[in-house]
Amino acid sequence: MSDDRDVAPEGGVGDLEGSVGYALKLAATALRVALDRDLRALELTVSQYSCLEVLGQRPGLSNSELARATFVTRQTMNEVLRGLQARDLLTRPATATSGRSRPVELTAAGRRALAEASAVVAAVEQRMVAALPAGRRARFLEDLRHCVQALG
Amino acid sequence: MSDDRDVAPEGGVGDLEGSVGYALKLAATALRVALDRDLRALELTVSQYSCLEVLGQRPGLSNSELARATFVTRQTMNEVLRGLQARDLLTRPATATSGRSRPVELTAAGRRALAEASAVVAAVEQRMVAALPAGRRARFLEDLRHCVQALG
DNA sequence: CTTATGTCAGTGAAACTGATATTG
DNA sequence: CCAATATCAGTTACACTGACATAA
Repeated sequence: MSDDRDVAPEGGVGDLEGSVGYALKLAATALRVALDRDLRALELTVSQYSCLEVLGQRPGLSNSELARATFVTRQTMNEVLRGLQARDLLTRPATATSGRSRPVELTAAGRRALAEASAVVAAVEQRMVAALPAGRRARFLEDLRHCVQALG
Repeated sequence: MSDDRDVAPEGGVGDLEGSVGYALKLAATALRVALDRDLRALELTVSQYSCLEVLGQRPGLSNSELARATFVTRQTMNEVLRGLQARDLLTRPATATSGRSRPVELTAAGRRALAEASAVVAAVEQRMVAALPAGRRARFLEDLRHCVQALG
């Protein structure tokens, strides 16, 4: 695809090919597509997997707590929880013992789904990380965090 | 009320913290949010900016060619073009000289918008890249490309 | 007949804001 | 009254697939 001239306009990014931001977007998109495809076999979206993963590590979190843990609004998390609860992958007590907050727990089916999904996601991550030159993984991770800090 | 997204709780989220995939997602999200916010001042979405940028470098591409250049479907690009054309940021001849393909060109207003947007995007990118330890930018870029290759 | 293109229509996943109700 | 929580409703930005017409 393409060669051709590129007459950069004035003063801007100019060179998409050399842009770190552009490369970052492409990498994240590739990751998202790979996860979407492989998780689809389990009928899970990436958001649903994320929710299950956090819940597996921190059972009993409420909707709002899960939202904070994954940096989304509680409205967004509520939607994810509804989907998972409808499939009996998690449970919430019908009524809160105090306030309105209700602790979310994985069901047995939820734990099975999480185990399968975790394996799928780990495989994708492994495929990605294996492509990095030896010994550069840790620095790559560090650089990604620097980016988040600088932007956030 | 739009409170929301209080301060994140403590750490201890297990191996999510050490995941390259998770860090990649966070970084890309942070970048997207920053671009969204800064481009909004110009009433441009990220997709619209991408289209303008490619068009600035390769004027005269058709809808389908632009789609291929930015890795989206021609349907998706068509939508972006409609938005930009409605604001007179680009023009297309009413009829094709051959086939159905029509070359897209920036208008004067389109070039002005691109120049402003390019500066905004470059500033965000600069902010991000400046956070990387000296001399590591090139390797970071290379690693991102390795990830894309491994996944795509 | 085949292929590329443009375009209309619908859908999906993921996020958001606004508003309302409940409860400590 | 105030703050946190849950949830209903609407919206946005972005991407997709399907279908159809057109033109080389």
